[in-house]
Amino acid sequence: MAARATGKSGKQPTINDVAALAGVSKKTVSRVINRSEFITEKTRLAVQQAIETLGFVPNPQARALAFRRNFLIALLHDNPNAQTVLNFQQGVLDAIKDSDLALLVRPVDRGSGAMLEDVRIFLEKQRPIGAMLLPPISENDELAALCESLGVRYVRVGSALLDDARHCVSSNDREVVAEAVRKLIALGHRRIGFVRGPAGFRSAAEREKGFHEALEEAGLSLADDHYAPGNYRYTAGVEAGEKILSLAEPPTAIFCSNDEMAAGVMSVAHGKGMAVPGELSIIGFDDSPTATHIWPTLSTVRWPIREMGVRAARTLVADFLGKEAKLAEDESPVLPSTFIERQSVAPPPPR
Amino acid sequence: MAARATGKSGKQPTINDVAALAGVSKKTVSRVINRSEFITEKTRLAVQQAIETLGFVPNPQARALAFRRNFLIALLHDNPNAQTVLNFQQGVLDAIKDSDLALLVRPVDRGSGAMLEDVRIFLEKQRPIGAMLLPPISENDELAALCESLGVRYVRVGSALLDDARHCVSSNDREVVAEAVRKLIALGHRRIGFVRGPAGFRSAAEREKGFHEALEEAGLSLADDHYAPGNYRYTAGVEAGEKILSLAEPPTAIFCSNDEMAAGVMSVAHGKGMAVPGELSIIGFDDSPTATHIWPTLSTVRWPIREMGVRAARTLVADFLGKEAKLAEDESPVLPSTFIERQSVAPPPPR
DNA sequence: TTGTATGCGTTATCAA
DNA sequence: TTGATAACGCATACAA
Repeated sequence: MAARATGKSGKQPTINDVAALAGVSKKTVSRVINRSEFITEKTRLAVQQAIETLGFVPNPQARALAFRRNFLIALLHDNPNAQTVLNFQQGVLDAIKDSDLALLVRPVDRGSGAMLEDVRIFLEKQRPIGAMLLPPISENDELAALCESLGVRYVRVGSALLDDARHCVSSNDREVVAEAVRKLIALGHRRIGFVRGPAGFRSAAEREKGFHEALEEAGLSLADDHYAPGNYRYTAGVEAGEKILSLAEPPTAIFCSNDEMAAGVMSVAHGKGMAVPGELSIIGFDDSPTATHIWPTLSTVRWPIREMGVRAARTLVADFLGKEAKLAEDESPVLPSTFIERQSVAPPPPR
Repeated sequence: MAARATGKSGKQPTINDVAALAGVSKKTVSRVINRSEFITEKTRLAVQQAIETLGFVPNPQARALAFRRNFLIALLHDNPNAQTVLNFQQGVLDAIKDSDLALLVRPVDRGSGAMLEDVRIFLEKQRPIGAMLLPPISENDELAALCESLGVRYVRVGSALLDDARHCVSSNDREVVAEAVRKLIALGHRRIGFVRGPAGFRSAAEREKGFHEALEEAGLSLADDHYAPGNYRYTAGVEAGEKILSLAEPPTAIFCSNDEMAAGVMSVAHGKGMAVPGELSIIGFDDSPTATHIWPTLSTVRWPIREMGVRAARTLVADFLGKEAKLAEDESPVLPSTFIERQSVAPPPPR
């Protein structure tokens, strides 16, 4: 570890120390730090040199005060799925690792009427350069408008494009669900059940669309009693399973709009002595840890959530830094999900 | 929403606006904000009044610069368990909700040789008032020393007391594991297997101690081939299950040092056609979502992780604010875990 | 108990 | 292209 030279006393060196050592004004040092264009290569090098030898690191608090903006990006979420949030965080941190940005995490309560006001106060106080909105709150247009009005850049993460490309990172839920259901059909399944996500969630709607899309292509349709509503929680899966699997002629496969509900359906199947996948195939969505922890392991859709975190952060940073870190023109804001086959899917039993 | 009166122009009101309106100096306003003692109730009220009507919120960046300290608390972790981290975060946020603190999240890589240096740079830049260390990095004494030397308060979270009470929040893994194993013994189990956590983790050692404690009390001992090492991951549970359950005379119960490994053991049991809990009882640890998503549901130990988050944050805040927010004398830094009985435990099969 | 002058470390303004 | 000086919004030392 390089011995960090001290400025005057034993404190951290400041911009003044650098200026003195380099024989320039502190504004010039500031220009170097902020990559100003109007500076000769020679003075830049001299300043860089001084910065190096002093081990100078700009004080973020002072910069924040002067810039009227904190070098932070905020993650706003109200997500029931811990793994999703944490994977996303991980991606964000990958992306900002070498910048001088830090991550501020803020869970919000979409149930509370004060949510918007809470977020406003949070953003006004912390003044991050940008905010990332995870689903389901990413679907809230007022929230996006709030960020806009406060001068906080934002990126909305979702299951489909929710906004213009500059403000979006999304997956392609509809397409990949359709693909998964086509696989079931190709295996010979004709009676396929569906457990929906919560009303008002765009992801739930997208997955449902994909499901019907595949069915219709094959000239099939969803029987009323093969459908169950849900809320992305295990218990909803249990209720759905109890409803659908108690039928005289239950479906031979069920698509569940997330893994937790799929686990619920599977528990009911086990409880009823139905073999999975022998008598019942099950597909989930998320590729959460649950998908591999249950038995048999669950076929599901992997959401590229970590990559989405990287992309969201890069979008924010690109927007902030301007041309320097611009995303390539051809980088689509849609990151594809992939269907993952595991043990819970097999051909339907012979009649 | 109350119309927020503006100070001079359309900007946010500053301490100057408040001082002008209240007819006092800005230093007096500052005293009110920082709860100085030397102030008359009358002026305090006048200032409070002015703050209210202006909707004044102190600018955290300016405070940070003047205080040489950011009003943030940092969460440092390198935890494989997303749910744990997020629950802890939730607790922390509960605790700081009404303060003007915000949460900074920083995953670190304990595998990297640069971890300490990374953390140092992070803390020097962000200057949080305190840091919370989650296991396993909470067990790193150098990290604690680093915080100390940088003047950053810290709290270490663990499975047992790792430091003096001021710097600790812990559970009582040893005791509660012993309790759980005693239940197995009381049910009649005599051959009980054990799947250990990773070497070098204090939690793994504590749980192991508790396991042996209960066995010894009952005059039992752990057979060599009923033991398997592990690393807290599902795959380790699978390996352990394959080893232990392939024995001619396998144990009738297995204690796994966390839920993921328990899920792995359970999968193997299912695969071998062993009934759980009919032929094999299984106990896990963590009460993660997995515990209730698998079938049958898993008896496990609930770690009061969210409460630990609350406590950790309160400890930091108390330390920061001094007497005002002091923790009660009798608040122990040990928050008890509890054993939760679900479906995966039953008496052993008759011989 | 209150106010004045000054500092915190950086960026912005505008003239040179 | 550079530099002197004034913000940025608040806290501290010291005086009143």
